Amino acid sequence: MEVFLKSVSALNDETRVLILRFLDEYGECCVCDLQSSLEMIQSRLSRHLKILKEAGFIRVERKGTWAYYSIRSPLDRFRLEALEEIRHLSLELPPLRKSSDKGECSL
Amino acid sequence: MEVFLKSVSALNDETRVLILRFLDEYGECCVCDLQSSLEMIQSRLSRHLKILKEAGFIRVERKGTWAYYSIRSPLDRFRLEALEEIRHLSLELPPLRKSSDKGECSL
DNA sequence: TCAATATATCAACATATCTTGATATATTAT
DNA sequence: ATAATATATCAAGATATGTTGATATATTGA
Repeated sequence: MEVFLKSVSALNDETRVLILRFLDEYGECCVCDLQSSLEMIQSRLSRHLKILKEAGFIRVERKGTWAYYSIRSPLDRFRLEALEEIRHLSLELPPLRKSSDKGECSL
Repeated sequence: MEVFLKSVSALNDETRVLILRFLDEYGECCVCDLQSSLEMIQSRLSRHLKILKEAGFIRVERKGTWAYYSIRSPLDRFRLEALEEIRHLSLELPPLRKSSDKGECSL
């Protein structure tokens, strides 16, 4: 029950659904990429990424000070179906701003 | 997004997960059956049943003063997968107490 | 070591959700 | 019409969750 509710409550937020959809669309991103792309302040993103990670939806790979987040793979049936559902939502997905590549990550 | 979040937030509660599992296991029940079986006060049940209904998981059929709730059918893929997930949770399912049949519904 | 940068966590406040007991509504039987 | 019963809704309080700005931690480079 705990694990199920953790998954479900992770999905129960518009911000986190957007983050999932964004990572699903564009692949691995570091926090500052997400900041510039989604126009969210860092503490807010960090919080939601942690929740999504602990719910088993995403993984993080650290490279130096950067933290690269991506959809975890493989996903179990339920999480996969949730992701599929999210994929078909008509939400406005902002374009990817890869500030990490260009060393212009100064947010 | 709204519809998705409505489904998800309906799932995001231990009480409602139990109600879903219960209806899935035992089929159609009226509110007083649920009261006596799940040992919950009536206003609490009524609230959660409403949320589950509005989220598309259950339906209600009125017969006189009784309201019979059951899992809605057909369910879409996501809701069905959620139900399947719930089916495999190891939760303590109390036995069915069909007080409605015997006219002993006096809670 | 020190400064700069990326990320994580904390504290305070605002908002949402759950629980309970009280009340309202609706149907049935007398 | 009145009483009894089943269900729904409301109000108030308690708990959980989200947002923000400030601070902490950790890594890199000078």
